[in-house]
Formats: sequence, structure tokens, C-alpha cells
Amino acid sequence: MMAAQSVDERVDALLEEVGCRVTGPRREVARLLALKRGSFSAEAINEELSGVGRATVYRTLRLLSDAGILCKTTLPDGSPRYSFDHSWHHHHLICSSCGTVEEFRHSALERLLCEMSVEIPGQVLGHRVELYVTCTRCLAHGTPVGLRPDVIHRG
Amino acid sequence: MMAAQSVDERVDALLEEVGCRVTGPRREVARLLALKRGSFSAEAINEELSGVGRATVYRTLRLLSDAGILCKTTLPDGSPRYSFDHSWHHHHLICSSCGTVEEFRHSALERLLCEMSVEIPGQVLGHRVELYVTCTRCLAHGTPVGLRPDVIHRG
DNA sequence: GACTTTGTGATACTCCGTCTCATCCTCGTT
DNA sequence: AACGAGGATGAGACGGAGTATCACAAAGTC
Repeated sequence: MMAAQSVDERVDALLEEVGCRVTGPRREVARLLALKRGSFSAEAINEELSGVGRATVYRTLRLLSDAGILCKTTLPDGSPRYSFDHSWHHHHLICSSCGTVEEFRHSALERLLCEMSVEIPGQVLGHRVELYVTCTRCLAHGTPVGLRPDVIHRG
Repeated sequence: MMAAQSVDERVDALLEEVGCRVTGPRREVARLLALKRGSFSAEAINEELSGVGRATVYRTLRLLSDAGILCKTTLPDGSPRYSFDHSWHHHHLICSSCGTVEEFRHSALERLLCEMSVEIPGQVLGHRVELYVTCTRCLAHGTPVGLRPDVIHRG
């Protein structure tokens, strides 16, 4: 019977999976990410890890994004957010008020998008779907600041 | 019988529709946009209009985006592109090789997204769908540079 | 333990976009 | 047609986000 893995063990496993050296700073970054819920900015990570250099934080975020462990999203205002890529394939629910990003999956949507690929000229490599919402929390508490929902297409 | 409108007349009409002052610089920017095909970066506009200040170009792009005349998209690498918003509601086909952005519409997709709104927690404000492709031209000519398809979720 | 390779962090730098502010221009009013 | 208030402009300062550089440090290799 396998013993339950600690966070640190899983982090090390992830880093090795990526095929890079497992170093202290990378461990720190990955560990923080693994413990975090939801999405976060590069700068937030940066501030929380005062011992790790800015460049290294960015490098590690990029490394993990490339490896598919993190997932990079763009808020309506264009600023990037990172989140742990829990599921293989998913889309995002982005709250236009508080900026919270949540994952969602929808099989019918995937099926349709897949079917659409054959109608599209050229070769379809992938897709991205983002739903802009006012999340339940913001609805309840009255909306805070309010991000400008720049690129929203009202359906 | 109406005389056919010149580009300049239409540009002025657009600007007045927005409800802002019709000034020389705004005319120049809007005119260039009206004549352009496809998508373009703010910096590209900037370089073509040496007589207009950088700040004004950005201000005008923002103004026209807010008014729904322009439409702001994000390339896979995160850099923004503007295009004339020809149709009221559409999505984008983005070539990961050459960065060309095309509009598309798909009624079944809209219907599904609309239906999904009721299942989603919170209030759905809008959505955004982007398909990352290798366009027919790039397929034919062999792919050029290749943008890093950062945020692509393979379906 | 010495060597090679890869990673690190301080800092300078670039890029994109916004802010500031003195000046200019539009447009409604007269 | 002239006027005047307030919006718009442009030069340049500024700010945030990310990258390049490079001397130094840490991992892996033998």
C-alpha cells in the first residue's frame, strides 16, 4: 500500500517530471503554488517569496506553464494570472468584479468545439473559452471595484 | 436617393455617434482603422501616424473599443490586437503562426453558450471564444516563426 | 573532490501603456 | 464672427510587467 504523499514529495515529483533540476527556489515556488487556491499574479508570488529573486519567480512560472503544470489566463483587463492546472482540459469563469478565476468543464461544449474544427478553414490547434461573470460572492456583497470588461462580447 | 458616403463622412459619423468631439487626430486614427484590413497592434498605428501623439493613439483606441467600434483581442502570447468590429457579435480565429486574426460566427455555439448560462453559478455577463489555428496560408507556405501558443488547451 | 552544467539573484533594461500638465482646439452661445 | 468653457492634445515623465546580462552558486558527473 502506498503511503500518502506529502506536498513536498509531490512538488519534487512534479519538478522531476518536468525534467529540470530540482533546486531550492523552484521547490519554494512550486510549493507555494501547490498550496494556493485559485489564481494569482506573478507579482503576488514574488512578494510572498522574499527569499527568491524576481527573475527566478518569472522563470519558474514560465517553466511550469510550458510544462502544463500551471495554466496562464488573461483577465478582462489583460493582466495575466496563473493557476494550478488541476484538470487536463478546462475553461475559465472569470469574475469581472473581483477578478477571481475558476475552472469549469463542459462536455457538450467540448463536443461542439471539436465538431466545429472540421468546418473551420486551416488546422485547428486548440481553443480557449472564457465566461465573464459576476460571481455569487460579489452578487451577495454588492460588487466591488469592477474591472472594465474590455473584450466581452455580449451573447 | 442617398449619395454614397465617403470614408471621411463615415468616419465623422462614427465619431459623432460615439458622442465625443470630432478632432483632427481622432479623424486620422479612425480613418486609418477604417481603411485597414484585419488586426493590428497599437504600436503599428502609432508608427503610421507620425503626426499624432502616442498618448492620443492609445486614448482613441480605447475610446473606440469602449464604444464597440473596435474590438480588442489577445494573441496567444498575450499581446493585444485591435480590429474593426464588423459584426455585432463574433469570435476569433487566431493563427498561431502569423498572428492573423479573423472573425467567425457560429449559431450553434452561441446557442449552447446561452444555454450554459443558466447552469453557471453567478450572473453571466458575456463570453469569449478563441480558436487557435494554423491558417490556410501558413499551411501552404510552411509555417513561419511560430508564436508560442501559451494558453492553448488542446481539445 | 574537481569539473561541467545549469540555475540564481541583483540590476539594468525594454516594452507597453497611462499620467501630467501646459497649451490648443471644438463647439455651443451670443 | 467672436468668445469662452471645458474637452483634447502631445511631449515627456512615469509605472508595471517581464527579460537580458553576468558574476557567482549549487547540482549532477566522473
